Amino acid sequence: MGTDKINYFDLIYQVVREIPRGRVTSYGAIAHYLGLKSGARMVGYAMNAAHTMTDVPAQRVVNRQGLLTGKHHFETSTQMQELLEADGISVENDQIKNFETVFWDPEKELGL
DNA sequence: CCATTGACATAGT
DNA sequence: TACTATGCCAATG
Repeated sequence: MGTDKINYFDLIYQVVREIPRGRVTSYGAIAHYLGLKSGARMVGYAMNAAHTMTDVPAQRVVNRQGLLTGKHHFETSTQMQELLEADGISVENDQIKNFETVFWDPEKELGL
């Protein structure tokens, strides 16, 4: 199969698509779930390429602090926050409120 | 082909 | 507590 181009990116996209509405996850959580020893850098980089993907809610993926570090990569600087608020997530000063409450752990929700 | 950068995370100082 | 250094893979120039 010459199409074994499945990189970490596709795996990351599939996990991000599974994030339920009103929840968020972190780069490290996805990386750890996929077993990416590469750290969380791959996840963040995959999100950068996810711009062409409409099925990848990258706004639901934030850093370990629950901070919208990637808001700058959206159409507008507020697009990310607007999308999160539309999902029912409260955001203030680029920081997700009750981050631990809305946090979605793939290992726990999808089952390890 | 080599060097630099990037939406992170952890450990060490 | 804050800052620095390192790891990791892929994309870009």
